[in-house]
Amino acid sequence: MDGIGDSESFLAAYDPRAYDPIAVTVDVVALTIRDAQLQVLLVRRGEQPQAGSWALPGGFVRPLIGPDGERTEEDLAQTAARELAEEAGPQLRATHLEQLGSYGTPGRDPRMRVVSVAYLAFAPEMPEATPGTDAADAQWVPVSALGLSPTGGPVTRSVTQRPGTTRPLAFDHAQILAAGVERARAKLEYTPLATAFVREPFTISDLREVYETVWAEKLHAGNFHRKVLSVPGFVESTGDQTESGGPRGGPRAKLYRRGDATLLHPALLRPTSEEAARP
Amino acid sequence: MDGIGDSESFLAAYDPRAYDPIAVTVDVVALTIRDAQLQVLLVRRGEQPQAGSWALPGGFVRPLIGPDGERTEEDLAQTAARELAEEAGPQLRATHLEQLGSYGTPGRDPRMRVVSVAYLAFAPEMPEATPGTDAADAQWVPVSALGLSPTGGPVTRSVTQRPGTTRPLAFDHAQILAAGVERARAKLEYTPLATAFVREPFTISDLREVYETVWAEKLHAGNFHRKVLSVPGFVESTGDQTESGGPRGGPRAKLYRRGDATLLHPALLRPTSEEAARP
DNA sequence: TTAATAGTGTCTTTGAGACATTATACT
DNA sequence: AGTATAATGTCTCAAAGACACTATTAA
Repeated sequence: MDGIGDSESFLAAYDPRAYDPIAVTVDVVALTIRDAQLQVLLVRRGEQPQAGSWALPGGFVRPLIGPDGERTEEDLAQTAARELAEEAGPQLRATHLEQLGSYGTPGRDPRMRVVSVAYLAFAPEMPEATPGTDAADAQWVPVSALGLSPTGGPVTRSVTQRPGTTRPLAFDHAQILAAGVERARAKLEYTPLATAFVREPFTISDLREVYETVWAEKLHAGNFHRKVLSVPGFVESTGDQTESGGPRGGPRAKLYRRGDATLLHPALLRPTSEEAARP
Repeated sequence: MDGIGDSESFLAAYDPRAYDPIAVTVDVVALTIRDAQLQVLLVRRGEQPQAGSWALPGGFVRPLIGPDGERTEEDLAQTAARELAEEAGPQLRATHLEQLGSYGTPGRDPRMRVVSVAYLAFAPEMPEATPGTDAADAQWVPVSALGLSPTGGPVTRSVTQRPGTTRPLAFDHAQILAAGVERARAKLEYTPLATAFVREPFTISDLREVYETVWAEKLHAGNFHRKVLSVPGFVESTGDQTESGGPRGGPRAKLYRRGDATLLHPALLRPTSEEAARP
C-alpha cells in the first residue's frame, strides 16, 4: 500500500527524515536514427563518482523553485521531458516518451540508495547536440559502439570518446540502455512508433529504414511496402510525392503522414523473433 | 544521470536531508483465479488517510533491521516478494513477479511526495487468506467487483466488503490495478505466463479456463487445444492423464507441465484485439 | 545506357477460425 | 440412454514471404 504501514505504532514512530533517505532520479534513454545508425543521447559526467564516464541524461526528482520562490512539483514524465530538453538542447523535440522501468538495486550508486525511474524517448533525426549550451557535454552515440551485452549485463567494450579515451557507461546505465533498445525493437512490432523516428511527411522507404536500423535486419522492400499499406491506420497518404528520386536513381516516392492507429493489426513481426523464444 | 548533477556547485550544496524527502514504496498487484474469476489481493487500510479503504498490499522501501541490529537492503523485487508474503500469508507462492511501472504524480498521497514502484504477481488458485495472521486484513476480491474504468481512471463503483459497506480503492490504486490487468491480458498473448495461474500438472482445459477468465472471452475449445500443442515449448506432456473425467462427464484429459519457451511463437492473439487498435 | 528504386503482381506455405466427428466418462 | 468433454480432422480464408516484373529517375 502507499504511505503508512499496518500498525498505529509505525505511524507514530515514522519520521521521514529519521531514516536514511532514498533519492529518486529520472534517467532518459533517448533514441534517434542518425547516419543509418541507432544512436542514444549520452552526457559526460563531470563529477565523481564516475567522472569522465558517459551516462544517460537525467537528474534528481525534487521540487522546482520558481523565480518567485514558490515551489512546484512535476510529474515524473514531465521531469523526464525537462531533463531531456535541458541536456539535449531545446531543439530536440521527442515525438514519443514512455516509462521504461525503475532501477533500485542497493549499491547501484555508491553514495546512497537511489531509485531511478527510466524513460524511453524517440526522436527524429537531430542536428548535432549544440556545444556552448547546457548540452555542451551531450552527444549522440551509436548504440553499436557501446558493445552492449544482450542482457545488459557487464559491458566489456566501451565508448570511444576521443582518440585513445574510452570508458564504459556509468552506474547500471548499460543495463537500462539495453532494456530501452529491446523495448524499442519490440514496440516497432506492435505499434506505429516507427513513425516517431521520422519527420512528416515521410516515404515508405523512410519507414523501412527505421525498421532495418532498429532491428538490425534487412527487410524485403516490396513485401514491406505492401504490408505497411495493408495495416489500417498505420500511415495515411498526403497525396504528394517526393520532389526528386533517390540519390542513386529510382522513381519519386509517395508521401505519407502518421495514421490514427495505436496498435498494428496485424503486427509486423521481426523475421528472427522465433529464435529468441527457446533457451 | 544518476546521482549528482553536472555542476560542482550542486554537489557542494546538496544535502539529501535538506530537501523535502521523497518516499519510495512498493505496491503489488497480485492476481489469481478463484471461482472462475480473476481476483486481486487487497488489504484493508487501518490508518488514515483512507482508513477502511481497500488498497494494494505494499509498503515503504527502507533498510531492514535484523535481529543483530545490522542493516540489510533489499532489491525492489525482493521487497515486493516480501510484502506479498507478509500480507497474504506464507502459503502464497507467486509463480511470477515482474515490475509493472512506477507512479509518482504529485499529490497522489496527501502526506508527502511518494513514488510507488508497482509489481505484478501471478499465483495459482489459493485457499482463502488466513485470518489471525498478518494477513488477517488481506482478502482476494474479484476484479470485476471493482468496476474499473477501462483507463483506470476515477472509479465509480466500489468493493462490497461487508453488507452495506462499500469503498473505492485507496489512492491511485485503481489505476495501478487496471494497468496490471491489462498487462496480464497482453502477456497471455505473447508469453506462456498463463501457466503461472495453474498448478502442475494441468490439462489443456485448465489452461483454456485461464485464458477465458483473464480475457473475459469464450474460446473455441478444439482450436485452442490444437493451437497450444502446436506452439513449441509452451507445454510438455507428462505422459499421465487425469484420474477421472470432468464433473459433468467426458473423457480423462492428458496432463502437461510448463515447457521451456519464454515467448510464444506464433502468439495466441485475443479474438477482439483488433477493435482496440483504432480510435 | 545503366543502375537503382518505387510500387505491384503472383505463387506457396503457414496459421487462424469455423465446424464436424469420434471416443470416453459422468449422471 | 443422454449429455458433456477431450482430442482430432477438414475446410476456408487471411497473411507472410519469396520472387518476378514494370515504371521511373539519377548518374
